[in-house]
Amino acid sequence: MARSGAAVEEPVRRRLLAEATRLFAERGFESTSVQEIVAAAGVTKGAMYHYFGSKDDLLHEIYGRVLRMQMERLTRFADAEGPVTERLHATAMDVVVTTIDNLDDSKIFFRSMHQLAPETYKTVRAERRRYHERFRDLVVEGQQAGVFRDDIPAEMVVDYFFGSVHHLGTWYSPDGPLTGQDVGRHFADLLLSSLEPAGRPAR
Amino acid sequence: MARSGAAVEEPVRRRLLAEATRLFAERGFESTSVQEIVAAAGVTKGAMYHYFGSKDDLLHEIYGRVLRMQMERLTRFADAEGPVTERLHATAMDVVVTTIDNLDDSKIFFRSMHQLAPETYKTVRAERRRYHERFRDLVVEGQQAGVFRDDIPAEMVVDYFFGSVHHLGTWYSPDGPLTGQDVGRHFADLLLSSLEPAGRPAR
DNA sequence: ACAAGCGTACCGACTGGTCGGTCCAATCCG
DNA sequence: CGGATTGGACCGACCAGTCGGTACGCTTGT
Repeated sequence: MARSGAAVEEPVRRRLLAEATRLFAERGFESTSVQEIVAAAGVTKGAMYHYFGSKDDLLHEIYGRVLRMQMERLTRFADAEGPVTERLHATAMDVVVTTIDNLDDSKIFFRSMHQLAPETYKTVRAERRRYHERFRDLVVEGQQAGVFRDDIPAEMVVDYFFGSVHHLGTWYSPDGPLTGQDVGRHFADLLLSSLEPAGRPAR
Repeated sequence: MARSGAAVEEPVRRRLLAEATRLFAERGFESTSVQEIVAAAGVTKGAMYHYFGSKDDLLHEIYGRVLRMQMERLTRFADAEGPVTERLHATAMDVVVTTIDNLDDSKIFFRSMHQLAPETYKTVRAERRRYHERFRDLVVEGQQAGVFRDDIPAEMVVDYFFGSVHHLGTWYSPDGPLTGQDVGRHFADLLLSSLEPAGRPAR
């Protein structure tokens, strides 16, 4: 009974992470107290500080989980077979769909990133940077192949697109008429469309 | 002498607003204490609570200033003369340039908006909404005139574009090689390009 | 017996906000 | 004219409450 009881009950650590994610997304990192988190998870502070070194550490783990997942998916889509236009379209769409599926994570990401301790902050930024670079390589590949316009720096196209993605959390609602697939398709279409060469007469 | 002396010295109220803007952008609203703000402005808490009702009120005033300015500029550009493509391009470019000119305001906006008191929050959201609607009308106008693709909801195009604009604060640096005009031109080009009709074959 | 897992009680630092009081320029009164 | 009075701008000490974090003891499985 003891074993099965422990197995049936969700591990405390997991509940803490889940509730913290929910609360951070809802009220922000600084406005959420450790008390609130442990109360929501049905434990006490002793339990939390048993599993996590600090409140900061809790946030850091959330970031790590998100970053690992996104990087894994991006790599899979970017390294697939097919023409670069199709790969970029599929990648962009997946980024949007995944972001919408984990909207709480997204809200935390762009709202609370600067609350991390300087050391942790740099680590997260660096990993985020590698992610953007992998995405940028796709754009560069298309530019060199001549299928994307190259009069706009690929770096800026990436910042342009991910700005839109990061801000999904501020306006998208699962209760609305649009599914994640809808938004993903439209966003990917807009991205691909804006990259078409010779769109406007060169000045 | 009394008059000129008072005129030479920067008004306390203005200094408080300026320093608060700087600090909120740097560390976030919740992580900035009233003590830090008044210390940076060279006054005491008594002075701050003489001019502002609360810390929240201080943030609210910052929002009000930004919203008023942006709305005024948008209206001016959108109501100008000329074809809708040129008006949208000029408007989009101005939004970017203005955002970069006041990058601190932008950082505060999307990071700390949810820290406002519920009442104030709704007011700001409503005003922000009117702003987006005015911008959306431009897109709709172009769609009805047949110069923009209409297979993507105008609403979403606006969210797409302003996502990019709001996120300028996370990556743009005035010390970098790009001027606000550079970024503005590229962003506006990307927007107009993505709106060109018959971009991809309709499925 | 002994560690792992967690609860209880508590600490010190700091927070937003308050309040009595001070300074000084402008106004009023005689 | 000049002394008294007023009132806004601001100071600085001080709340009560909250925060993240810690010390320590009790259970429970092995």
